[in-house]
Amino acid sequence: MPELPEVETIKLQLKRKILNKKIKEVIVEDKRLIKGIPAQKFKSQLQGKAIKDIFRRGKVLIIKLEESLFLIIHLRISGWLTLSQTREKFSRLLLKFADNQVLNFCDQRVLGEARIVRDWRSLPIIKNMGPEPLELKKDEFVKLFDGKRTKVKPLLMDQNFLAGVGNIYAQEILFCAGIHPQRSAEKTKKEELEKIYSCLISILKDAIAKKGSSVDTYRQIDGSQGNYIPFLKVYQREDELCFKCRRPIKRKAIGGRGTYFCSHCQK
DNA sequence: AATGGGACCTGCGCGC
DNA sequence: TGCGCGCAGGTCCCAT
Repeated sequence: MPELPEVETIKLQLKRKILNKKIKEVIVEDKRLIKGIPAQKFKSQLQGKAIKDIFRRGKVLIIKLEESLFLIIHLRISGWLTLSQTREKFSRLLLKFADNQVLNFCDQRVLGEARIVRDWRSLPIIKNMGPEPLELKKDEFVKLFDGKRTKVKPLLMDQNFLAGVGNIYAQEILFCAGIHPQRSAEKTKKEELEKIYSCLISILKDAIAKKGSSVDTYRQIDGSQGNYIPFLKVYQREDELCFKCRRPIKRKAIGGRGTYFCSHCQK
C-alpha cells in the first residue's frame, strides 16, 4: 500500500529530520525483515554510521550512509516508518540516534525488507524498474505502450513498466481518465493515453501534497495519517455513489486484485 | 509474452 | 463471548 506518494512523503519528512545523524544503536526485533546478510552483520554495518542522504526510486527508499553504504528499505504492503522517542507496537527494526530519537521500521505483516548494499543500482528490483512517472514527459509515457497487449491497469502497476504506482492509485488514475480497468492497451487511443498521463501526474502530485493515503497501516513519520483518503474517488467506495454520475461504484477482482470503478464513467 | 495462481505474513472484521 | 474464515495489497516465483 505504500505507493510512490507515501514513500515520497516519508523521504521528504525523514530528510528534514535525520540527515547527518549518527546511528548509535541498532535493534533487530524480527530477523525476517533483514535480507541478504545475517542480522548480526547487518547491525554491525549500521553501527556508528551517519545518514548522508535519503532518496527514493519507485516504492523503494534508499538511505545513503557513510562509507558508501546504502540502507535499502521496502515497505511492501504493511510497513511504515516513524521517528519517535520510543518503540512502537509493530516495530521490527529500530535505529537509535545519538539524540535518543528512534527510527522505527514498523511492519504488521513482516513482508517488508531492509538490506545493506554498496551498489544499489544493481539490485534486481532497481535495475529492472521502469521510469519515474514524475520525470516522464507525455510523449515518453505514450511510447511506453507501444506493442503492449496487456490490460492497462496491470501495466500501470507493473514496476518494470512504470515505477511507483500500485493498486490504489492505478484505480484512481483510471477513474480520472474514464478508462475501464479491463481495457486492453492496444485498444486505447493516443488521446486516451494522454489523458491517463495527465491523471497520473496530477493524482500523484496531489497525493504527495496531501502526504499520502492511510488506507491501512501507512503513517507519516510522526505517526499521523496521510490526508488523501477523502479525495479517493473509487477506492473502497463500493456501492457508494460515483462523484460524476451518481451511480453506485462497483467492485470486482481483476487480476486477483480488488478493483473499484464506475461502469458508467469508465469504458 | 502474457496470465494465473500461490507463497510470503499478520491482524482485523465479519458471520455464526 | 469466541472461534474460524476471508481479505487486505507488493513482489517474486512457477506453471501454463
